[in-house]
Amino acid sequence: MTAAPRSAAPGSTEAADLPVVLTDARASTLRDVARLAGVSIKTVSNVVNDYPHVRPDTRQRVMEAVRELDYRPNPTARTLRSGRTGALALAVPELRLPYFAELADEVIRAADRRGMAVIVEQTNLDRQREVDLLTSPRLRMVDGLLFSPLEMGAGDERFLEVDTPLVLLGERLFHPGVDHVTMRNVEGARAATEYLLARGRRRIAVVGVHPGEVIGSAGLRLRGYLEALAAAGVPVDERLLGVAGLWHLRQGDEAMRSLLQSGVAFDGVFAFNDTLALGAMHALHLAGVRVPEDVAVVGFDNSDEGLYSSPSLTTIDPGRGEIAERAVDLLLRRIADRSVPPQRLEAGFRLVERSSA
Amino acid sequence: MTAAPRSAAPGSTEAADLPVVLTDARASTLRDVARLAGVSIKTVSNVVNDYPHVRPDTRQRVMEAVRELDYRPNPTARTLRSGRTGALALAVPELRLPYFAELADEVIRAADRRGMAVIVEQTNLDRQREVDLLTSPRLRMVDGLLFSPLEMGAGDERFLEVDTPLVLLGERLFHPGVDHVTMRNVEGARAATEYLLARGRRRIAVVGVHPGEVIGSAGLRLRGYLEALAAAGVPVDERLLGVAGLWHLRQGDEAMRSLLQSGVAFDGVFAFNDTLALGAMHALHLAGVRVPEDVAVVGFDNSDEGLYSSPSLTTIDPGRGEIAERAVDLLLRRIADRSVPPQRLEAGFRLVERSSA
DNA sequence: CGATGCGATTACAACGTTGTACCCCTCGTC
DNA sequence: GACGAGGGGTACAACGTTGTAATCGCATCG
Repeated sequence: MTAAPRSAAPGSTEAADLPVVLTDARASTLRDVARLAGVSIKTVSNVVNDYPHVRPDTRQRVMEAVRELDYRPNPTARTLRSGRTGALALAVPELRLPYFAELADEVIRAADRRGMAVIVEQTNLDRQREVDLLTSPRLRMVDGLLFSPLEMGAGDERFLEVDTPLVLLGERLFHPGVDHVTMRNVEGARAATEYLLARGRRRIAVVGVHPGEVIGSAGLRLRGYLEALAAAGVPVDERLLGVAGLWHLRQGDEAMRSLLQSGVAFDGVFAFNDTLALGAMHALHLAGVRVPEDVAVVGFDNSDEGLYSSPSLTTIDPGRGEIAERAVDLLLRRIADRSVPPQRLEAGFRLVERSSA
Repeated sequence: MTAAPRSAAPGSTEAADLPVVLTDARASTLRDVARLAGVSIKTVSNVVNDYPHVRPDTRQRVMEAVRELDYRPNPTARTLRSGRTGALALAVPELRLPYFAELADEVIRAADRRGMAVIVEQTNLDRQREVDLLTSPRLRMVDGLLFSPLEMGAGDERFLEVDTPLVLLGERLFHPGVDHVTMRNVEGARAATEYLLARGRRRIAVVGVHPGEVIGSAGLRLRGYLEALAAAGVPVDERLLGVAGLWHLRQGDEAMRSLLQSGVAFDGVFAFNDTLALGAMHALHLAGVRVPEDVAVVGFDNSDEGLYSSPSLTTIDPGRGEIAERAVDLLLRRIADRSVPPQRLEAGFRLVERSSA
């Protein structure tokens, strides 16, 4: 790596010594290959696409030209012809929320296994962005959309009636005409609560309530909780229902602080997701409350963050991998044939026992 | 939502009651608009692209036709003509690693502000996938690549010499001909260590060492640590250097267990990232070691997970937002003009004081 | 031996857009 | 009144690919 003589370019900018030479010769096309191989464009196309009726020696010659020119098909041109882009969009609120990061991780893997790329869109917890996304010109770059709304709600169903193949995720919005993959919120929440009950907890607080919500994860998980209490004959204490609009660490922390300050006694907590649970455990820790001795905590999501928290978090695994896989399959199915009847699928859940309860 | 009479379709599938009618009439094109407005295709194109020399009444008529037919330009066709796709690729190891999730979050925001979509590719901690990605046909769907390699290393530089506009992130790989945005690893690590020293800690363990690595985040952060010790005249104890190949929670936990089992005394820990720090704090917690009383812990990354951990994590903020912003700018600059001299930028860092140290 | 079929290849059009060149018309100028 | 300038509009080609139909030669068949 010899330095260029300084004197050579007195007024030169501070350009790097070894700029990469981009052989900016535009990528080669079927035309170039055809010319080199002495055949028609279409024959090259046929070879490239493994069309069967090509004489072996022709195929040979074409292949050599392809190698020689490092020909790779232009996906944009293919898209224009075929209408298929080979990409999906995944719309989530924010990747910084671990649940959605892990969901995106799984979706990208599943899509990749099927040869599809994934454009990730963030709706930033903004209803208008969610609505706008559904008609965004960006969606034309994509064969279909996996959509996980968080702010749109009942009454917004009409916005889902778009031409883009669409699969819904989550529980904010339902539409009988749209494919949908959900988790078993009620059953999972019930199992979480029953687990606490089985360990002798009777005063079980909840973190993450959205007042008045019936569908939506918050509403459904609350329902599972209430069902479990009812089945066990444990009375509901309204004071134990901790509200948290956003399900971030901060809100878990704040909700738990409120509960502690209110002075209500409780010996268990069911947090509506792991992030809230960790925020709540943080508040408990600061208040000198021991987990699980004084208060047992169960979360929901089985996200990685709970694996090595202190203590590690007992939680409900909602089958995120299965959700991603099924959702991608449903979407590809619909892309292939828009007339198939819409399906609704529920992933299986299981309780993950760790140390917090 | 009334149920369809069961008897109507005896052998019917379980189709939903209200399938959405997709008006599958293909999206309208310039041609359709032109026909309706009674002008040529090109005139419509001119109107849509705000070409100045169009008579007001013509523009008027065209606009009405555009509205009437809900015309939206086909981005694929535009891409084919212009060579620009309006999308970037971001390649990271795994989104489930909080650092990369948050980086992706910021990159997507920055790109969105500039009207660009982002395709996220995961390289899954696999060197071959990293190498392959650089020549993947998928990159043709995209105007440029933000690449954050983790497994490629010294000697792999030649793979970076690709035609796709490229901006490197991170410290695994350097190439004078390629734009690059890094964080101040050495300085940040040094600041973290100095902070512990300033609080009276003298036996400072480290978690996350990659033996033999010189460049790369692990090597650089180790260097910062060593520099701080040297400056303070504190001797280095090899037994305090905790190895961790992957920087996941589990490895932080395991490295800390080893340290504890080895019996070496220490009163401080500098973990090379927040995830390792949390894993390590988990092990300390299980071992009954108090943080920060017995052992003070500092992480690196300022990722959200440390905000509400127990205790909350003191860490180095490496300027992730700035990195994302600058990286997108650099990439767009290079897309616009491939001949600009390559730049290397370093984001600013700062220490975030919380409760773990 | 002509008809038929099929393998191999090709020309052409089309996907939807935009750059280029060109035409027509009006207006102002000499 | 001829001319140039330029506004307003159009036709055509091209981006790179693939489906369709057509062509050609050769082998098989009745």
